[in-house]
Amino acid sequence: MAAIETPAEPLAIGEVAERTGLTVHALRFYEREGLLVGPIQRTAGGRRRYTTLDVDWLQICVKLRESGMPLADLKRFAELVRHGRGNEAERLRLLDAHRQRVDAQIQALEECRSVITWKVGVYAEHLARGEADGLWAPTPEPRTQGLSGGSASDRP
Amino acid sequence: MAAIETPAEPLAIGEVAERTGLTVHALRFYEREGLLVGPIQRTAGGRRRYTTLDVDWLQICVKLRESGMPLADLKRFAELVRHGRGNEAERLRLLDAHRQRVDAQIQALEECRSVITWKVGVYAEHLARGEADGLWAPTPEPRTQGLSGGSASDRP
DNA sequence: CTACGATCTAGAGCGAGGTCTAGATCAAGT
DNA sequence: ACTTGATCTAGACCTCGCTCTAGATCGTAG
Repeated sequence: MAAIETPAEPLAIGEVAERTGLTVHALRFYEREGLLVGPIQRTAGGRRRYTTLDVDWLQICVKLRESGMPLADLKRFAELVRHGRGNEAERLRLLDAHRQRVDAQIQALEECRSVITWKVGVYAEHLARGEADGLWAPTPEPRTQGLSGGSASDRP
Repeated sequence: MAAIETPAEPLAIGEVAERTGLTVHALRFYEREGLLVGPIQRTAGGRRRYTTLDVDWLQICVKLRESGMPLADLKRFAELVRHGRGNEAERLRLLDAHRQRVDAQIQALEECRSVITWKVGVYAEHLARGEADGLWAPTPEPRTQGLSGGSASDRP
């Protein structure tokens, strides 16, 4: 139990692609863009060898990207981590700001969801009753602007 | 109270931009792309006049876009509505499919959120204790791959 | 040795979703 | 009439985030 340093065995780019869900192209792209923390090791022949720590970081990247963090922020974060000790406060700020954005996003999505659900309900009801007129009619009389002959308040 | 047909007074594009949050450019773009249900009325001079129903539809569009519906789907939906009665089942399907995507998205975001929250917690703790080493250290010894001398399991 | 598949680099290309420009026209205030 | 600001059209342009060549090289199985 002396040193747990060795990250199992290093992985080739294809294997990393499989376990992160990124394409090999994206992996190389991320690297070029400086989104990775450390330089990726290479074999004598020049092939990339990813350690499990590299993969861990990539998995975080995937999560952050999924939740809408722009590559620029991801890059900034990677830079902070790469630079090492002393900037943890900034890392914290970055992550926390992102978390707030995620919260806002969840809120917004939930609102959308309820709007949609309500609308689905409206359609379902009309379908069930076999009558589906008066729902967002295609403005049959452009000149008078009279819409579908119904109250125009709740049709969207 | 005979007919509530008249949608108050028609709005100019700038006013619609204000109340939908879209730019005037985007509004014209949406129109060109066929994302609107009816043709927008024009003044004698050729300026667009939006009815409140147009604005309602645009607000729905905004919600659907916010929740990630691609323009292509929005267009399809607009086409269905424009075409009128008889395709309500398809509209329902479209909306419902989208709602499912939104649900999945919320799920994913919540997962991301918890990952981030946990990570924020880790940083906060380290900051509080004034010691911030061993967190995603910048792989100081590329040759041995020894990382920061800590257990490599929970540092991301 | 020979194949064959996985990787390599540099750089071009792409789709989505707008955004902006140019130059003209409209409408309202003074 | 003149000025000012909002709108008009057509079309070029932009950012983001990959994705895909092309042509060479590596490495392993037969």
